[in-house]
Amino acid sequence: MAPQAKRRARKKPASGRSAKKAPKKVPKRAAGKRARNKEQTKARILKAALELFRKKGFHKTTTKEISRKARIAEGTLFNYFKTKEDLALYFFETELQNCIDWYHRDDYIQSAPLPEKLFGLVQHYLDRVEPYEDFIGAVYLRALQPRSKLNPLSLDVQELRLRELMFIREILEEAEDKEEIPPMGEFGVYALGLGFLAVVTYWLNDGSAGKENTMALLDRALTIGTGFLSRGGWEW
Amino acid sequence: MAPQAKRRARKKPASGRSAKKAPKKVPKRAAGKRARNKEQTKARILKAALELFRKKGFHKTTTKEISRKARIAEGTLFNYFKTKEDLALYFFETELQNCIDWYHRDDYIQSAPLPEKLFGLVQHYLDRVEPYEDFIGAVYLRALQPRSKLNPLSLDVQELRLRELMFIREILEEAEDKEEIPPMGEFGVYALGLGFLAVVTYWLNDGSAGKENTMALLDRALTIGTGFLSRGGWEW
DNA sequence: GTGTTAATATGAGTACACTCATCTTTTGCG
DNA sequence: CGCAAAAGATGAGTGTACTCATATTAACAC
Repeated sequence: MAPQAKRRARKKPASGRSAKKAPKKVPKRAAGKRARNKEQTKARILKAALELFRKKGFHKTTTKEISRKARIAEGTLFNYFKTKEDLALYFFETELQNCIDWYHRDDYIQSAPLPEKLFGLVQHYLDRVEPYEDFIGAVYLRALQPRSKLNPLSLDVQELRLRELMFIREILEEAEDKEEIPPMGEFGVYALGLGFLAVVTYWLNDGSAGKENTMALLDRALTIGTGFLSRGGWEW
Repeated sequence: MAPQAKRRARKKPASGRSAKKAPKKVPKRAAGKRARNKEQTKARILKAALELFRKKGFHKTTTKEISRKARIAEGTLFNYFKTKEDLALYFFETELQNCIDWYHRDDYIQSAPLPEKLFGLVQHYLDRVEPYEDFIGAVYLRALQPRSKLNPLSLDVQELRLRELMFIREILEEAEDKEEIPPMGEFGVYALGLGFLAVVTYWLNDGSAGKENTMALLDRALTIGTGFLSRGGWEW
């Protein structure tokens, strides 16, 4: 059924790569030219992708365009990112890490009561992620479905989701230690993660100015939720 | 940029369609041969698709295969379903409707208290939807993301979601009338719909025998939830 | 420098969802 | 019946994410 793959004769690029940089004749320079190039290329890809995603949206942007803009061959893109989706996911990976770092650096937020803490975190996250609003739905929500196919290459939705859950667990454990909430174990992590996702989906569909509806909902949900827990709703 | 579409000369199918059925020479038979054929074709497509999806999964099944198995041309499939995704969605559409009908036909469940009612409904739904477990994640969860592109052809995730929400609203209004819960308005519909989605995602990832973990979670969540509402947790 | 090897880049090729100009069948009308 | 128009079916063609055999280059040994 599948026709045998034919291989074409390599044409010969001649003046192949139009310009790597410049014919810099400094052959044995500083260690790790490879690593440097790689970094630069990855950065170029991300820059190109972000610009195009912002301008035309995720689906309307082709990998060909990204490659062209990043000045690499089409195939090279897939040496850096397994799929187009993974490329998009990279931004959320970055922003989540930023969010975690922000939390760890800010003493005030760390010592705030749980509702304020969560409100602050979500607000910070949504602020940072807002530029990607157009394509967040296309990739991020897949975290919900199980993915049986193993992922030989780095990044993956599941991995991102896992990192997020570990951070949530950290937050919850702190609150449990301070006896703000009863111990809820893994269920608490799952529930809070899902609640967070609910906020994001609401935010995505929120057409109100400045997404104020989302913030109101969040405030309301946190008030209800913590009130519920402190009144012992958990131990039924 | 876009190259002009070139049209090839039609070859001529000669003994074109191998066999429509048999050369039945009953030209002016019962009214609506068109309609009958259409129905049959649609049924054949659905049958073929379901078998293939079950055997090989959603992503590994090609539209070409489905067409071949349904004995239609590739293009014809898209006269019946806008996208491959919509084709898969059709099964959920059917099952949701079945679930709604089941509810309306069963007097016992209609008069049961809210938690039992919800438990029964979810159980019924999951039972019916279980054959599609493999590909439910691939299509159903998209209901969460906003879809700006209008849908000129029938079925769509949003439409399915809407139907679901209207049913939820019906359930909630009944409970409000019976004063089982305080009036929650649109927020209640949204929250319950999200809760339902949470159960489905949990169910998808549930590896326990007979998905018993999901049923336990559901029971627990319903107990907590209704207890919360009846204790007046809602009016904060 | 030259030679060797491992890492990386390349782009023609592939697979597959989906389109559309054209062909075929049904329907309705006389 | 015969004919015209509408509905529907058809499959070559298209766009695009992704693959993979081959080419190029960095790194290291001498």
